[in-house]
Amino acid sequence: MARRGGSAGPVLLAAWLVVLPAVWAACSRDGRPSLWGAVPVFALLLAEGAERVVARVFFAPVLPERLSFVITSSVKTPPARSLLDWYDRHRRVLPWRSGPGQTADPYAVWLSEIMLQQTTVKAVGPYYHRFLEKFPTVQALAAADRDDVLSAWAGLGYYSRARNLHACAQKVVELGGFPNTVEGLLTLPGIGAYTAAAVAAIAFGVPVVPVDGNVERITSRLFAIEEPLPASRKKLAALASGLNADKEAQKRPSDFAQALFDLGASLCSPRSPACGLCPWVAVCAAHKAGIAATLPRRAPKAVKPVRYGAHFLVIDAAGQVLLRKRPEKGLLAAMTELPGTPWRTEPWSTEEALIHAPVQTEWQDCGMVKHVFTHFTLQVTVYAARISRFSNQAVQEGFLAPATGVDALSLPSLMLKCIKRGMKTLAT
DNA sequence: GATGCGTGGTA
DNA sequence: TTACCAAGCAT
Repeated sequence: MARRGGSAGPVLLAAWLVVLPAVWAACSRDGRPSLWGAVPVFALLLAEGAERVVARVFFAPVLPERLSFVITSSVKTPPARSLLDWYDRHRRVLPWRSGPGQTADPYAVWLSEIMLQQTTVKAVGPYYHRFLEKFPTVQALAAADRDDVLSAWAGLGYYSRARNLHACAQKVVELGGFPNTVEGLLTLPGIGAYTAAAVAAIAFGVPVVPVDGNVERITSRLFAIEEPLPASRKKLAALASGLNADKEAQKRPSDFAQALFDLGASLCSPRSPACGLCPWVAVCAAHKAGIAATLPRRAPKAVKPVRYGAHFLVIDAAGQVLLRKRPEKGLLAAMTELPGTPWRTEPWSTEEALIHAPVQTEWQDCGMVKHVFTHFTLQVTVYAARISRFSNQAVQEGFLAPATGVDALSLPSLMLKCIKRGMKTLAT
């Protein structure tokens, strides 16, 4: 437990384990435990927040569910009413969010949740509208060609989401609709613990707390958890699951979940939280300790390795470029790319790279394009050339597309950068 | 539990 | 420029 003083938590907890039974016994008649003896015990539990936090953090995760509930339900929760009042005044208006009193559309909620995984609200907006227009219902999405779905997703990143989206839509249509429970939602492709809880709460009013990055941050601050992520993830989830314990939250599961998102996005932000405006400032342990802005702590990240590759932009007299499709699995799976070398840790000499060129011609070196993936940085040397026409052999492993239309359509951002670089060189 | 998987915005 | 990181999931 992340208290200043370090080991005080377990010691105090041990003290309570002695004190509580003693109080119970003292308040019971004839030395036998009675219901009345439980009253002062509960009063003590309710009065002392810190020990309940210790109990939740240390014991709740390892106890059977029934016992765990007894402990976690006794943990003092921040007042949902304050948060909901704040939300009613300051809630963001978002395209996928239904107005006050309106019923949420499960399809819209699910689609937005998938798009919002590790992706900012701002980036999602245009894609969300485009998808609703192209695929107005889950039936339309299920019936669409997978490549059309991938196309519509191009540029948004994490492309397995698009493949799972399509597969999930088909499964939902088979089922006759979205499951309305966390367990049911968890069986669908692309839906994990967070998304299942989010859809259940927002679309179906199930009283669960979806634990995303926002909620982890809020929780780590509320309870001043100093243990770094990702090791602290289980503790944070256990603590977060109790945030909606009181009646006010139970009555409005959808609003409560989204209120946490809005709190995390606007006030309880990563770098400089606006604690002065926060509805929970009075119950925030990190604020009390003056460490809110430093939480959650994170384990140091491994350094990103650099990989190298080369890609080729070749245009014929008709203005067509040669493209190909990436393998079904792995990085940028099933997406379109320029022909090129594999990506490896050693730089490619020109002679080496040209072995992988799609045609034999006079190539112009267009310089390097740098692209940062989650776990490595890629340096791509771009080569460009104009030829009169493509041989059948050159087209065999790819396909042709008009250069003018390619620029904005259905390509990963890395490839857009490469094409832009190549075109610039060819134009000079 | 660690790793692989994109992209764009911000300080 | 670098570093961080955003409504995570699958393996």
